[in-house]
Amino acid sequence: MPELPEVETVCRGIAPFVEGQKITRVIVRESRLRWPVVDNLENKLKNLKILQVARRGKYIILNSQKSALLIHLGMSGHVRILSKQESPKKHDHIDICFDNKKLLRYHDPRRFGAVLWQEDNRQQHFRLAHYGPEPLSRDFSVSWLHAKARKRQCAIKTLIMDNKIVVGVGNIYASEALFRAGIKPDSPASTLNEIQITRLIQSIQYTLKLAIKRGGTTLKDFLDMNGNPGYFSQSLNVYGRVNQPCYTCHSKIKHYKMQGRATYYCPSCQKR
DNA sequence: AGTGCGGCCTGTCCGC
DNA sequence: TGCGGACAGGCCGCAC
Repeated sequence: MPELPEVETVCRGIAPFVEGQKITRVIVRESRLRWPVVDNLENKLKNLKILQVARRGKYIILNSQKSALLIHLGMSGHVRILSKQESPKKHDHIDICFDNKKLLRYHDPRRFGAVLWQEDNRQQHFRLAHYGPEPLSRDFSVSWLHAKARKRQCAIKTLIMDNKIVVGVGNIYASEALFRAGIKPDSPASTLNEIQITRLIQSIQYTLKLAIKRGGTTLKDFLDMNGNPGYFSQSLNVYGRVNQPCYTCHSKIKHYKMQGRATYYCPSCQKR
């Protein structure tokens, strides 16, 4: 399940192979993704040169001079760079071929992901219009988060997973960051004081940066573009560790469902 | 406007 | 061994 660190890992991995390359061919085998792939994607992309690979939240953005292609990996998606034409396997939905003979292959069994065409990249895609700050940017500040949190009654975990508040914090890293900050996942957002908000921001940033350094988290199906797993799963403190001892205090890690999402926490390290 | 929940998907796992 | 059902969860879109 790719979250921001996984997507960042993928962006860094594919950039050397696609930046500066011209698209020669596009094959769409399955256009029924989260949103239908735009008609005639091949004609739109053909002969475009990819100038830059960027990321916004969990979207990979391939920018050409005037337009952009946005790729979201959903839950189960990945992209890989292939050197030669390998026969496509099940769920290999889209190929983008470049003039350096490399091929970017989009694979997504659950089809929760998306490939979006943006004609004019001077403004952001409408799907990103409501996006809040990047968690690793200065815009994700104590004053921003505190101002948002004090008006909201929802659980703090729900708040930090809201893309309008901050992008790219998914279920795994939300649990991990709250553990690190010593904050209970179900604390009402409005009850957090400035010290806790500060600690939470630091924890989110620390957790995401460490995960990027480790090449992302591999639980079931995340592989980087070389097909290698990430190693952050070895650094998880609470996620998936139900009934196992907390590394800090040895209490049993607990979990429950919060709005349909598995939520893990340490009952003694996360008091308020 | 905030909140909560259903739906989209398929692979995997569990119990019968 | 087969089969149904639960689960995984990002994110939208709807209802209240």
